[in-house]
Amino acid sequence: MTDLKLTKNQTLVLSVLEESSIPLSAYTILERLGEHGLRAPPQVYRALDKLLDLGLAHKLASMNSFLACQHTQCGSHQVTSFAICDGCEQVSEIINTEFERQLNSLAKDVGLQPTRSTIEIHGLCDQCAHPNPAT
Amino acid sequence: MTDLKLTKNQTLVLSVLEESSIPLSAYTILERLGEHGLRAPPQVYRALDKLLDLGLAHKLASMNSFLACQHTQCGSHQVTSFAICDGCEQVSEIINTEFERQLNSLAKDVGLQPTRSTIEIHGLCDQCAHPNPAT
DNA sequence: AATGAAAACGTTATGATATAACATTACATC
DNA sequence: GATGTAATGTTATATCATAACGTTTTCATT
Repeated sequence: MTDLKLTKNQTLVLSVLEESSIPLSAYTILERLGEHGLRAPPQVYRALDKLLDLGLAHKLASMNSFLACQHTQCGSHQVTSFAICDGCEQVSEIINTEFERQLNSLAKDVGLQPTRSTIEIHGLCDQCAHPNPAT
Repeated sequence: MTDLKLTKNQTLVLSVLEESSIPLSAYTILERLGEHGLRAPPQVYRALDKLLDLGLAHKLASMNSFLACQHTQCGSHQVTSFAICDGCEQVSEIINTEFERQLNSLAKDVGLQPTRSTIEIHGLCDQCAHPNPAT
């Protein structure tokens, strides 16, 4: 398995993220873990930091929120893109090597050696763009 | 000119951004405009909101900071990407239609109709990656 | 098992970012 | 000059994140 080395708090935080269908703020995570004894923000942020390092969770900078990695496990360094529906808040995590190649090429064009990227596409998913009137 | 319709506060905020070589936080902008009478965050955030709408400024979500548009004027809707040096904080604003096309294609693949995107590439610029030892 | 270092944890306080809500002023138009 | 709208000013508060410090747990080594 992938999470053999996680600590108690890291496991708790990851569980909450995995059980959610949408990204969560750190404070929402904290609320949900109140019953498990978590009381203060640093407990959540510390766990999140580690999960981000491990590539088990991602931060959406445009929403100040976090979600579990949808892939087996992202290497923390590769380029991950997110497609975010502003209607239902569903997020798709996209890894595409051709896109990554082009992103690196863009960076190189302006003289930048890339280390990490924030790629977040907002819009409406098919469901939210074309709501079904019959249901 | 491009800013004929700006109000006093919008003009002030845009001036501060244009005079800076690096992105600024809203609170830094507020400090710099203290001498011009600005006293509270909403005065800055309101001006920023309008400037973002007009495409005269951009927000860098990964840094919680703002910068003046480097192009004549970005249509507010098109995809703008940013190459950010974590050493010197210089930012290059990139518009590339082929990249935009590919981004839209990625979104479409997962069933998203894109409205706006956050594309922020962090790294080191040539200067910061290869500092000149002679100076 | 004792022990000592490192990691994780708990807790308090505070810093940093952003907006809600409402009062006041500026100013164009009638 | 009355009136309506946009902009502004102001207070308070919501939201997001981390510094700093002391305690407990973990666990390799003795």
